Amino acid sequence: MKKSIPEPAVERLSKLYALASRLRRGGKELVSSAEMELLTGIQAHNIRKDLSLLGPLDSGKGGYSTESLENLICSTFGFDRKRKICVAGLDMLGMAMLNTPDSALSGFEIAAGFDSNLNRMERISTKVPLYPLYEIEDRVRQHGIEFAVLAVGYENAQKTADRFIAGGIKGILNFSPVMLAPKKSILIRNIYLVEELRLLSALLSKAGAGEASTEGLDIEK
Amino acid sequence: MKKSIPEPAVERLSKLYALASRLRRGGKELVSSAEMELLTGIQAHNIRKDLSLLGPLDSGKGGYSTESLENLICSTFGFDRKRKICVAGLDMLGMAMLNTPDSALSGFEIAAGFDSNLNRMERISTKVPLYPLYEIEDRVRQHGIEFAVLAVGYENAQKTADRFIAGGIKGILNFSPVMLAPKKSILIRNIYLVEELRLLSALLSKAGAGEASTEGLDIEK
DNA sequence: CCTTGTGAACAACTTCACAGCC
DNA sequence: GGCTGTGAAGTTGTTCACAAGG
Repeated sequence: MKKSIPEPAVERLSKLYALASRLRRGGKELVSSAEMELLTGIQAHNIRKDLSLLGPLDSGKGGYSTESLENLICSTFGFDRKRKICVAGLDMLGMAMLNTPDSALSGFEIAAGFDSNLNRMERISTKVPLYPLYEIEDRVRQHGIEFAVLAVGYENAQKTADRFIAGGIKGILNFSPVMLAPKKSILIRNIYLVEELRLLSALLSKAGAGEASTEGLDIEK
Repeated sequence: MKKSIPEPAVERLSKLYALASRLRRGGKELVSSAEMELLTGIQAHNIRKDLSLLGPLDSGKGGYSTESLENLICSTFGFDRKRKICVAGLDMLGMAMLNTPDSALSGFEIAAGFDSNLNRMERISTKVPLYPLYEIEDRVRQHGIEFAVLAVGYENAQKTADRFIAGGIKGILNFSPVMLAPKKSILIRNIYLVEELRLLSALLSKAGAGEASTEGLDIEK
């Protein structure tokens, strides 16, 4: 049934989903692949090819229906299914996640926060239940949490990740400045901020001045 | 002169640089491609191929010299050149960047912070000079800032990005929840947190249970 | 032996070009 | 005429396999 969509296509489609959703909410009913190229940087060729992998959808005269676009991608990837996530490490980066308004988190619900510092946790006012790190394994199971945002410091990163894995987490978004040893059983995305800057440097010095941007964007992502 | 290194290789090498640097500081003098595969998830094949693009380097009996590895990648990409960066948007995410300790920012110096809220800026204690957003263009030039971390809200994102571009910025690391219209003159990397979660969802539902992690990552000791 | 380094074989993804439809 | 959808062609990146060197 599934035609196995290549991973780069998954990334692009995920971006297009966000775009289509925003356009539809903004009242736009139709959008062409060329318009989307302008808005995202993803080439129109590529957009049409990616969409053709998903199956047919409503394309009227002026392009695709934003609504059917949104729906098709949504149902292909199960974005309608709400998933529970949690945040570990409640210093500034973690708190930024914890305070993300629900409206911006569409499709996700923050079900727990974890930190090593019990005093700090008492001072935080939030609707999300907070627990010490050592309860991760139990709490993940208890709440049925699927993804973790890892924003703890250097010292705790690997240990905390191991706790999540032991608890049966399905994916980790890692912001800690530590290379997590890759595991085959779960998905890991690493966002290492300083590395991103270094990558910009590398691209700059490699490419010289006149070079394209590294990525389309989403509204991004 | 440059053999034009493919972009995926640039990403991997950038990661290997961080690894080599850490290993060397930890006292390790030699490292084999197989060891690096374990630590990063990048395949040994691939590591050797990538390194072969850079030119020859000291490889003793037990693998590569961490020092020469670090130096070679460093000089290839100009990581020794210090670059000035700035942060726009000083709510929690921006403050997290602003408070990153210098030691973790090796190679970069935060030369300015920008925010729209003057009251908030007065309450922030930091060694970094802070300015209102409308001074971006001048201040970027004045300080010779090359990269911007964009952490402003939805409303200000595109306008702020345009100011940076007008000021001659070379790259933007965009954390704002807005798809920046891509420009060919500068490098843009977008890190949209919610999109990253959605991508995890998509990969999960596409791949089903037993699938590899999306990326190698680093480790640590 | 263990390593690296690399051309050659392979696979993956992207771009093209054009047929078909609105 | 502008738009989508898609096989076919082309490009890019990855994996293999093995020669060479400590």
